[in-house]
Amino acid sequence: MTLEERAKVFAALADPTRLKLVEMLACEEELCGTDLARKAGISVALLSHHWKVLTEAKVVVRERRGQSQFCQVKRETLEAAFQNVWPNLRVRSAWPSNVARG
Amino acid sequence: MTLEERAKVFAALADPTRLKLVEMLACEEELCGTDLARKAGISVALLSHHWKVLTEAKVVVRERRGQSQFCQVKRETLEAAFQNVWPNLRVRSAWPSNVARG
DNA sequence: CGGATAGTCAAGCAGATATTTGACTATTTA
DNA sequence: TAAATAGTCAAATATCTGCTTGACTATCCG
Repeated sequence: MTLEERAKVFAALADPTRLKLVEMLACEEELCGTDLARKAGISVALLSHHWKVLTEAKVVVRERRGQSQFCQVKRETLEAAFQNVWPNLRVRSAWPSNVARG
Repeated sequence: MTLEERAKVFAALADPTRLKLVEMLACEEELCGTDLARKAGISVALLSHHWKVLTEAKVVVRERRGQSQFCQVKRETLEAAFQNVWPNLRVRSAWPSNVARG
C-alpha cells in the first residue's frame, strides 16, 4: 500500500457524511444502500457518490443480493492505513458480540 | 469529540504530504520544522501551511525551544478518532523502544 | 410485459484545498 | 546592533470536492 493509497483511505474518512456512514457500519455489521441513506439522512444519489469514494479507497466492500447491495467495513484496509501513523497499533481479533462477521 | 472534529483529524491525514510528515514523526519521536521540511522535500512555507492544519486538528503538538519549534504526534487524538470507526481497537501502552517519550 | 424498488451517472455550481512566491516577524549569535 | 537562522502570512492560481437535479440502468414481482 503506497503513501497515496493510505492518504486515500484517510480522505475517504475525512468528510463528515462519509465518516458517519463508516461509523454506522462499524456498529451494525452490514447495511443496504437504502438503509444507509435513510439512517444518514441523505439522498440515494448522494449516497451513491460517497459510496463510490469509500469503495474505491477499499474502506468498504459491497455485495449485491437481489435488488439491494449490502455493505461492510473492510477492516484490513483501516488496519493497514492506521499502522503507518501508529506503528505499534494492536487490534483485537474479535469483533463486538452484537456484530456477526463471516 | 464531535463527528466534525473526528472528520477533521482524518482530513489532516488525507493529504500525502501531511501523511508523510505524520508517518515520519511516528518513527522519530520529534523533529523541528526545518528538519521536517527537508526530510519531506518541501519548502518551509509549505510546511508552515500543512503544520497549521495538523496542529488545528490536534494531530501534532508543537513546542518552541530557542529558534526552533519541535513537533510530536499527539496519540490521544488519533486514538479518539480511530476508536469510532473501529470500536474495539486496542492500542499498546508502550511506544517502540527506539522512540523515547515524555 | 409493465410497474415498483434500488441504485448510477453526468452536468453544473459553489466552496475548499494544495502549492508557489515574496515579503514579513521572531530568536539567537557575533 | 547587524547578520543569520527559523518560521509565518497573504495573495494568486489551479485543482478538487460536496451536493443537487434529473435522466438513466438493473433487478424483482405480479
